[in-house]
Amino acid sequence: MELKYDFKNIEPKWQKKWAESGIYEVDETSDKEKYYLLEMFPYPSGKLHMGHVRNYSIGDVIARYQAMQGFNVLHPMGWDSFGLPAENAAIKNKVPPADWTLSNIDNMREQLQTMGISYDWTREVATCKPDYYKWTQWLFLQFYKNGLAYKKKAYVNWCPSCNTVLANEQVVEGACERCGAVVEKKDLEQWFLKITDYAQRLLDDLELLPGWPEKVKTMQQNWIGRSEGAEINFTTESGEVLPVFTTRHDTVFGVTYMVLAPEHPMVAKLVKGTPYEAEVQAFIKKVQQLSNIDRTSTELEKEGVFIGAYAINPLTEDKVPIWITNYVLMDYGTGAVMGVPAHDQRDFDFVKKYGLPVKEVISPSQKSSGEVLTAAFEEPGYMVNSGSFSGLFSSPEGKEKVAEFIEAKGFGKKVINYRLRDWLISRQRYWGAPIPIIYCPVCGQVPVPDADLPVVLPTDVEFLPTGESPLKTSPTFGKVKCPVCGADATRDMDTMDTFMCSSWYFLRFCDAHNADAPWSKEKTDYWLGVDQYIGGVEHAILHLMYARFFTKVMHDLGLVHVSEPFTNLLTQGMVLKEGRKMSKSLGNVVSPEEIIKKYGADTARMFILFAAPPERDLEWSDDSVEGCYRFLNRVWRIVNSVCELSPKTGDSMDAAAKELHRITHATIKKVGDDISLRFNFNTAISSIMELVNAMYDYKEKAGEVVNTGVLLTAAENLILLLAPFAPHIAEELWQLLGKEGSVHTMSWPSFDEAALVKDEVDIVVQVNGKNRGHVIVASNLTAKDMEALVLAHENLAKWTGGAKINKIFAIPGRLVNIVVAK
RNA sequence: GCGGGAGUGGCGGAAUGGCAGACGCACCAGACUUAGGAUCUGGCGGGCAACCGUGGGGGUUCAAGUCCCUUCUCCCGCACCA
Repeated sequence: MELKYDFKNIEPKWQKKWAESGIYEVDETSDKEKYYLLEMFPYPSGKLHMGHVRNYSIGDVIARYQAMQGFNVLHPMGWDSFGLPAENAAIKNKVPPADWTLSNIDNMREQLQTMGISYDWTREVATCKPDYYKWTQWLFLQFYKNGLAYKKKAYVNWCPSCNTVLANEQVVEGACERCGAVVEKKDLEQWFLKITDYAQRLLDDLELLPGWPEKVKTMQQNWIGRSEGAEINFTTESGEVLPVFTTRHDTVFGVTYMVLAPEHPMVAKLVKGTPYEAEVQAFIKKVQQLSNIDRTSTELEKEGVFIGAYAINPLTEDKVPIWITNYVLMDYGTGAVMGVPAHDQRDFDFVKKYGLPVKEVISPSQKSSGEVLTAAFEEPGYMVNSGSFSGLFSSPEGKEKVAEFIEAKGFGKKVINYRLRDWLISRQRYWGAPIPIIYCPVCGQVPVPDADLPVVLPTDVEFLPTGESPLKTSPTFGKVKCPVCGADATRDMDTMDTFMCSSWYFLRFCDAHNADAPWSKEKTDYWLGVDQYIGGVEHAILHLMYARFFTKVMHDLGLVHVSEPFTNLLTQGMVLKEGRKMSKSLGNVVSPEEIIKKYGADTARMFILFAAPPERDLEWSDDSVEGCYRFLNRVWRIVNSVCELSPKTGDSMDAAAKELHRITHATIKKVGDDISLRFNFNTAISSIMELVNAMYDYKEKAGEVVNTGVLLTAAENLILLLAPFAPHIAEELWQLLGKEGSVHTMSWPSFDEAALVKDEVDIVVQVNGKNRGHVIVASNLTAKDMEALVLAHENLAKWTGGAKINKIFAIPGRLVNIVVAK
């Protein structure tokens, strides 16, 4: 008999059985050690794409492998379900965002279930449901009550297409990360979370994460952008203080002008009523008309105007002109910069254009050459023309001395500046968690009392593309009594950035249905941290930094015991077709649904794991999918043919049987190592393929005298090794072999060291590093024995051509290299 | 410009300093077949060969895809950050 590999029946059958028996459901009472495996939860767009398939296939291999290793594996799934697409769909199709989202979730859950992933579905969460966002609001209030959430008016990034403000992290090259529209600046009053309070810890604690890719840690480092320097207080003639931030305080004696950002509040003050006012305002207007992209482009020609005022350098008491330029940014440092053309190329270019003086204060030699500089000298060197500091080496000694001097004289202070800004979380949109703040004419800002949470999204709203939050169209939502004094009050009409929701979902999974708290400490104590987190590298900064920030705040509030959420991080590469990211506009999208329909989930999973190591980009190949399908068919046939054999006693262990036995054990070792040490699923699958090839070979060769015991053992281990990759076929074949229980509750097989040893090995003979021949020797031969054997070999003269042997190297089990005179 | 990663057959990709190209795809030949886009067997870097081959050039070593120096190309992230 040769029954067909009928994945269409097998896969749904086992999915149903697993769900009924609840084999993937876990709790905290197990005496096994815990293992928390998490894949980044998806936005429910409605359709699974190949990136999801890859993410969840990788996760499932690890989850199933760790379970077979004896861990109590938490492997949950949920939905990052607030966000703009739902609202845009509402505007377009007049469907309420909730309906659209919930039906998408149902669709995607169904698709996900056809993949046969070992999720504990009892823990499913959706961030858009009141029982979840109640706690997002509650957490916001914890930030608020601890001084970590505040409202301020600021120039913020505004996306004119999404009609909302954006966090700095959501602006990519001056454009909206989501829709690509050019971001504008708007002066608005918005809520911020004080992530800058945690800048140093977010930076330092990267060292606690050896299990994270260097690349991600570097990206976060760059984003935090720590730089050590000094703030030096220049003063205007009228006595106003103008602090500048610099990392080159060793060059403070070389300041020949000062620059302010056009938006700097002092600018208007200084030019008011002066003859410069009109020209300055015209320049400011010109700069502000530039888009963010142009504004921050390095291509932009440096321009500026003198504003008619002067600043006094506290160290030299020199009076230097104050300019405004298009290359100084208001939101970094103090928005004011000292101009040192001799030692900063930008400043140098600027003064060349406007004819300002250059003063050399750092020189490669002890004395200033006196020559005219043709470019800025930016390296460290000896301080010259620098008063009592002249002669010192600029860095670190000179810097340190200048800083001490400045602090002693009260001219300024050492400071550490970060590029990281506070996190703007207000969004002028409907489909998010409402910000639980009430504005009372008497009491001012009042947090919504815990008992009144959640602040539920109203449904009596209109979705019009007006640019106003739809919440404002609700006749009921905004009207509220002040919880303190009872006066008529209004609600905050904004919702929270959806990254707030995804910053704590991994905590909720530990205790998904807790109605009294976001989670119980006992449960997070048991499950945290996440032992392995898996997702796309596109979240390297945004989500991963926010989640780290949240965890640290929760830690400081005593709500969780860990200070880092994700112990190990695996960032998977993209799925490409024809070398490019799959996208609708390129028309190169391969639908997981169709692949699963045509070949089954096991084939889809095998292909996506086999085609490339997880961190690398993966090129989709229909042919290669076919190859994986063929492989599973081969597995199906060989196990079917083997299970018909009945084990006999007294089978002889001949060389062929011994070899299959050895390969079986070598494969157990290799697959285990590849999964656990390296995440090299592609090579793990290769070696499983080799085992299958070896089984066919053996059956072919052995014919009638087949050793059924060895063959059955090979088949049994084959299924165990295949189980994390192709769980349905493994389960079916496990049953076919007559085994009790689910293969997914079995222990990972162990290998016998002794079985790995070959009796004889084929070693290569090299002469001066070039291959000359082969010898079959006993595998336990020492280097010395090997040398002797080769030197006495009948082919020796043929190999060496009779040349004089100078030296000989032998590597046991591998090769012998004879070094001869040339 | 700064930071990170990668360059290996026709393709995806393998190789603790020790036989480069495992495994798979594609391709070629054969077998079985009424037929095969099923399955099985064999072949498959280049060259007639000696030999030559891991982006290029140097080096270390008995031995280099792997280590060191240098250079080129591509991808990703950040980018007037003072």
